[in-house]
Amino acid sequence: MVFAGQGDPRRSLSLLWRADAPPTRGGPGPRPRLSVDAIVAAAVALADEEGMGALSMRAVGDRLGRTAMALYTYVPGKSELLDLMYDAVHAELPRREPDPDDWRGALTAWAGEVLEFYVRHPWVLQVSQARPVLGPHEYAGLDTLVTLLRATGLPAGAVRRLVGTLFPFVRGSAQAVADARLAAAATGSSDEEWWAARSAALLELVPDFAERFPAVSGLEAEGPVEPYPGNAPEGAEAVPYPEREARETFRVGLGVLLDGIEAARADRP
Amino acid sequence: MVFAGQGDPRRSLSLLWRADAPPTRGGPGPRPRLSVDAIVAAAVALADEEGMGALSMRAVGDRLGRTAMALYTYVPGKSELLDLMYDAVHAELPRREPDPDDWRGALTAWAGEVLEFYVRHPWVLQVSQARPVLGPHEYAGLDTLVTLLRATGLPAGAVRRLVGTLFPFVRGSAQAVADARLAAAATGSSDEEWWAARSAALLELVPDFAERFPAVSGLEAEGPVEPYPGNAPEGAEAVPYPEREARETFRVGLGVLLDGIEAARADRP
DNA sequence: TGCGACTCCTTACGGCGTAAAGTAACGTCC
DNA sequence: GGACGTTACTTTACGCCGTAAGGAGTCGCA
Repeated sequence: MVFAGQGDPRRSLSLLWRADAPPTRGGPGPRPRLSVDAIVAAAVALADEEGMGALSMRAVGDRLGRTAMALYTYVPGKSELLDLMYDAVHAELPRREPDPDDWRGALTAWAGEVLEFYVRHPWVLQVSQARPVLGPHEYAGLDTLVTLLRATGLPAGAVRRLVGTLFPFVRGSAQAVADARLAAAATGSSDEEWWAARSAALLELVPDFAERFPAVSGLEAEGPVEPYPGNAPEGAEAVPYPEREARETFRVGLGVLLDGIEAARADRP
Repeated sequence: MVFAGQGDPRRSLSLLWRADAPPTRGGPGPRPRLSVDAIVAAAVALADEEGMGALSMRAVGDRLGRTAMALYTYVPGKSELLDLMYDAVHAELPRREPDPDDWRGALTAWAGEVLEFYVRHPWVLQVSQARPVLGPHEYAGLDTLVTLLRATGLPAGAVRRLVGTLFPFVRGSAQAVADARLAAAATGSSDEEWWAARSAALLELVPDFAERFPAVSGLEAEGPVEPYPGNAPEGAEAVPYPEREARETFRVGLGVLLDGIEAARADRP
C-alpha cells in the first residue's frame, strides 16, 4: 500500500486546488519547461501502464526527459505527487443527475461506472485511504453520490453512512476484478489455469483439506454458479472466469445493498 | 500497498501449511538458533508496533539479534515472509458455530469480531488481495463465514457472492476505523481537531466550496448524526468522534447488508 | 580426524527518495 | 550592455531497501 496525504497539508491542498500564484509570466530565470500538470500526467500514464511499483521519481523524470530532481521544483515530494495523481484521475468519476423516480437505477449505473473507473486505473486502489486526499475531483465524485442517495429520501445521517458503505464496496469489488485480471495476465494462462495449478499444489500438500474446511469445500463442490435470486445475469461471455465471477459478486452485492436501502426507506417512508 | 503471494507458489504453500520436512533433529551443521515461527512472530510484532512501513528484513533481523541475511536461511524472501505473517495473524479470526434460528445475530457478532481483528493488526489491510495467500488460518476464517451464511438457507451460489461482499465490507470498515485512529494519533489532538485544521485550510483556499459541492455541504450542514432508522445506537462515549463515526458507518452498513440478505431469503424461502 | 552440510556473517550491487551544491538561462536595473 | 539576482535543472551524495555471492565457523557422521 502506498501512502498519500503525508506532506504539509497546506502545501498539498493549495497544489490540489490549484490555489498557487498564477504562472507569473516573465519572472527572472530560465523559462520553466515543465509544469505540475505535465508531471502529474506523466506519472499517471506511467502508473496506468506499468503499475504503482514502477512509479519512481526517476522514472517520471525519464518520461519527461528530465532528471528526478527536476520534479522537485514543481512538487514537494513523491507523496504530494501521489495526491495530485489521485485527484487528477478522479476527474473521470461520473457526474450524474438524481432521478427520484428511479434512484435504484441511478445508483446501479453510478456504481458500474465507478467500478470501470477503478479497473481503468487499478493503482488508485493501492493508494491508502488513511488521511483523505480531499482534492476537488474526489469531492465532485462524492457530491454526485450524495446527490443520488438524497434522492432516496433518507435522512442526512443515513445518507452519510451509506456513502461510507457504498464507496468501499465499489472499491473492494474493483479490487477483486483488477486482481482477477492481474492473475490472468501474470500466468499467461488467461483462464482458470492459475487456480488449477494452485489448487493442485494445495491438494497435494494438504490431502485432508475437505475434512478441515468442510463448508468451503462443500461450496466449491456445489457446481457452477447459481444465479442469485431475483436478479437476471447480464450476458458477457468473452470475459474469463475469475473476472466474470468478480463482476457477478459485485452485481449481487450491490443488489443486496440496494435491497437493504429499500428496506430502510420502507421503515421511514 | 504491499504485495504478497509473489514468490514460487510451491515453496510458499509448503511453508504456509508447514509441509516441510520435520525439524530433522541431529543433522549436520550448527544447531539453528532461529525458526520460521520465531521470525514470523518477530515480524508480526514489528508490524503491529511500528506499522508496515517499518517492516524491513534488517529490522526483523535486528529484533532477533541477527542480520537481515540470516533470515534467508528460513524464508525465501520478504514476499513469502509477508504471506506467513498474513496467515499467522489470521489464526485470530473467530471460529463460530452456526445458529439457524439467529443467523443475523451470528453474522453481526462475526463481523464485529473480524473488525476488531483488523483494527488490532491494521497492517493486514495493506496486504494486497491480488493473488490470495491461501493459508490454513485464512481458510479457517473463511470456513466459519461460509458456515454462518449457509445457515441463512440461501443456495451455494448466493453464499459465494455474499462471502465476496461481506469480507471486503468488513475490511473497508476496518480501514476507516484504523484511519480514524491513525489520524488521531498523528496530530496528538485525538478529536476532530485534525479535521478542523484541514477544513479551515480548505475553506480559506476554496471559498466557494459550498457552491461547488452543494450536496456534500448540505450533508455536513445538517447537524449531528441522526440514527439510522430501525437501529438503536450502542453506547460508546469515550471513543473519539471520527472513530465513532466510522464504527457507526460499519454498524449501519452491516445492517443494510443483512436487510438485503433477508430480502433475498424472502424471495426464495 | 577429517569431510560435508549447515547457519550465519560480511560485503556488495543496484534500486529508492531526496538533501546539498553547482551550472546555466533569463528578467531587471545601473 | 554588463552585472546581478532569481530560477530551472543537473550532478553528486547519503542512507535506506531487498538480496546475490562468498567466507567463517559449527556440528554429525564416516
